[in-house]
Amino acid sequence: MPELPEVETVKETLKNFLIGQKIRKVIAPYPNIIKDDLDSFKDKIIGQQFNDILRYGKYLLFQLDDYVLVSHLRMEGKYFIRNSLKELSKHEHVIFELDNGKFLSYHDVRKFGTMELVFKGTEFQLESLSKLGFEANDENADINIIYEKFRKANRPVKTVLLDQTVITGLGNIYVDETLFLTKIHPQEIASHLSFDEVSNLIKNARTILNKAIALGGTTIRTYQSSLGVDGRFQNELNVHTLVGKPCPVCSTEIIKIKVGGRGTYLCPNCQKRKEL
DNA sequence: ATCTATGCCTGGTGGC
DNA sequence: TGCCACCAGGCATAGA
Repeated sequence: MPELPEVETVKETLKNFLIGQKIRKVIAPYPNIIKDDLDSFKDKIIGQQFNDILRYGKYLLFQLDDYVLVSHLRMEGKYFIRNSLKELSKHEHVIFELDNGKFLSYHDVRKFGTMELVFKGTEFQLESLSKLGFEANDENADINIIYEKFRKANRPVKTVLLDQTVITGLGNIYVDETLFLTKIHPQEIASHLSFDEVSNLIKNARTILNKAIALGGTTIRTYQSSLGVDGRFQNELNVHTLVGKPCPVCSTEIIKIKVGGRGTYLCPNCQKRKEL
């Protein structure tokens, strides 16, 4: 599933193909991906040019002339560039025809992804974007503000790390890896953590995310960042998906549990809950 | 105000 | 082999 490093990779890859291109036409075999009314979406976006692509958390922000296209890939969303419309897959739901005759195609097996077109400058008024916390890899993030949110949360630390209003960009994979590196049990109650522990969590998250970005993201399950390019961070995973394998630190078998309804991998020896 | 449960979706898997 | 229940999960929303 695309998290911050994967979305960053998609952004950088797409920039090479899209900047300077205008949208000639929109084809939407499954228009429910688009939140707006399809006809007005088309009216507004046709003729607009891709000027830049930004990322905020796991959101892609396609900068057009008068609008911003806000896109979230959710679980399995991918963008492809195609040269023709031959042999469209049944999972390609929104296709933009470009000036150069090529196509930007949005592919999403689960149809969870979303697209929304808003006037330039109003994108941060969207409910979804306005509530996001600091970027999970932002070295200038105010740790005091983040710690304050942990201190008030009577929820498992994993749930808080996944809460995009606390910090944004982490998903299930990188949260498991961050907790492992910090030697904290995912079910530990967030408010029980010290300032230093929260500080270490944020520092480790940043380290992991930046390494993952450098390696082009993580490819697990069916996820590829875009254009069929695989990331390489999956080779760096310590616990996520590795149930039954030895912990790279102490060789204890990695276990899988559920936290907040999410599959969670950890080393039961390295990541112990605090004594009460 | 906080937190949890549910719905959105489909492909893959395991049981029979 | 085929059928079916079940699981994966980010986020919005409803409900406790």
